[in-house]
Amino acid sequence: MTLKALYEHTNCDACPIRHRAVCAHCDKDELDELEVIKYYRSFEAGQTIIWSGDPMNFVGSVVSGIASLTQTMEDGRTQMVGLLLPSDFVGRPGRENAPYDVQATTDLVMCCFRKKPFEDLMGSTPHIAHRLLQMTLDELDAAREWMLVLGRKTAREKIASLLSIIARRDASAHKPGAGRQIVFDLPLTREAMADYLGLTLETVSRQISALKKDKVITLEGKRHVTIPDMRRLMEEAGDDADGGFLV
Amino acid sequence: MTLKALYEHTNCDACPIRHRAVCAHCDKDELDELEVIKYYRSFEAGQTIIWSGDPMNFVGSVVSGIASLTQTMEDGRTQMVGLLLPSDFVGRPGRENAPYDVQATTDLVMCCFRKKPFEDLMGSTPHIAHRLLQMTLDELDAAREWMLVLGRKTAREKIASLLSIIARRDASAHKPGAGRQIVFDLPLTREAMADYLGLTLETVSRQISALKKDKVITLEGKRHVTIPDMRRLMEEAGDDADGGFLV
DNA sequence: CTGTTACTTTGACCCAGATCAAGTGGACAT
DNA sequence: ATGTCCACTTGATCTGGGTCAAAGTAACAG
Repeated sequence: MTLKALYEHTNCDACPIRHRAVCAHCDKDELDELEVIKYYRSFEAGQTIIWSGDPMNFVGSVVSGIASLTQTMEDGRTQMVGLLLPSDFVGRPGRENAPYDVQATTDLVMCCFRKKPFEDLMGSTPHIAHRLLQMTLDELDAAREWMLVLGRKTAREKIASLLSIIARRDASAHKPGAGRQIVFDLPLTREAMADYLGLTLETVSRQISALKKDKVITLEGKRHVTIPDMRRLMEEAGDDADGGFLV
Repeated sequence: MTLKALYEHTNCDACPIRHRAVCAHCDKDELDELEVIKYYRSFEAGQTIIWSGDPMNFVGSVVSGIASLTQTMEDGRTQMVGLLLPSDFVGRPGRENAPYDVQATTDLVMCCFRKKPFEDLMGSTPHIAHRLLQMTLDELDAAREWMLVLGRKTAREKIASLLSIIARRDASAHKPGAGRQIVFDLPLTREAMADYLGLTLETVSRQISALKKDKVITLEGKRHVTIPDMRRLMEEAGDDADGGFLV
């Protein structure tokens, strides 16, 4: 890790997720309390952070990179059940063992808290408990949105849905101006996309090719995507073309 | 409503969900505070309780009956994204408008709280906020479990999964003894099951017939189900045959 | 520059589940 | 008893996406 990165990742003031993570509403005193139980961990792309069923001795926030929650059946079928972006929370206070595999999809930095003292803190600092409730409710909404995608959308709509989610996140992160072309790199392999969407990787590949042929997206290489017309993409996703990328 | 029912439904001491709902951890004083903002409402099977997008002026608990959360696309495709059983919580503190349709699947009684004062109470009584966080985390787990069903299971496995969920709930409600035959009435129409499972109602019907032919279940009439061997059903659902109906 | 590895694309074929269509059976009203 | 719902079943056919197989591409190591 570079010195700059090290600095950024040990100082809450400079923390890129300071205003969005569990600690968002904490005041200075509360941050100081968190400070003593906090530590950083880095993971490489592909690494498994937690195995399903393992005891968890920490909870924490994704600082940078992307992690995924995955469920696996005995015969090997897998379904991704969550995509964790920077500021998302990992772990469940009040539960001993992990219910899913957690994997680093890209290189990843996490801000971890020792679990037991964090649970104690939750009781005494309502700011943390309240923020965690908010975040959990948001995740529940996202999960339910995803149930519609999994249960009722076609393969093409599924791909368009995933692209528009990634595009929207990127739009809000980079440039809040509307009407602008959106450009990003796919943070997922075709296989990971398939696991998220309940498809096979071949179908993912075919549908991406089809969207490219139909000029809904432009591809440079295999990962670099340009969305010339966000409205068009949202139509392909089967979403209302209005409520959109300015939210 | 009968006098007995009326009595049961206006008295927290006799409330059938007293120990499982949002109010589970409340002490006497806190219950008294809830009492002043609480009222009961009944709904008939099929009635829509809240329309997606509507402003919500109450939150509450399902006391008896079953409600469902449903998402609908413009072209009419629908996906059920939640099944609310007695003690489950409806509504989201801190949000103005309903994100989904809420429908009474069976006749239903709800214990409602006026939304604004309930939100205020949440700030002052950590017991409520804490219980709501627990319940939301449980719902998130259930939603993620369901994502695996929607994304990766076959039609037969989906039906078996739904039956085992209903069976398990019923087993825990009625008779905690294991090894016993499980008998229950399906609270959902074939169409509602299809909406939950991301299938068509024809496929639901065919798979139920197939499970009957294969002696995994017994049917009397169209709704009355007997599970002769719970372990067998769980195998058909693609779940581990162990961790099971004694939980 | 060449082999290896990991990821992706494309083609050919097949099948689970959707779609379209006809019928069954019970409950309730006339 | 007879019509008419409404929930459900069953059959015939079609198709989107899965499966199996082969080949293309980029990055990287030796």
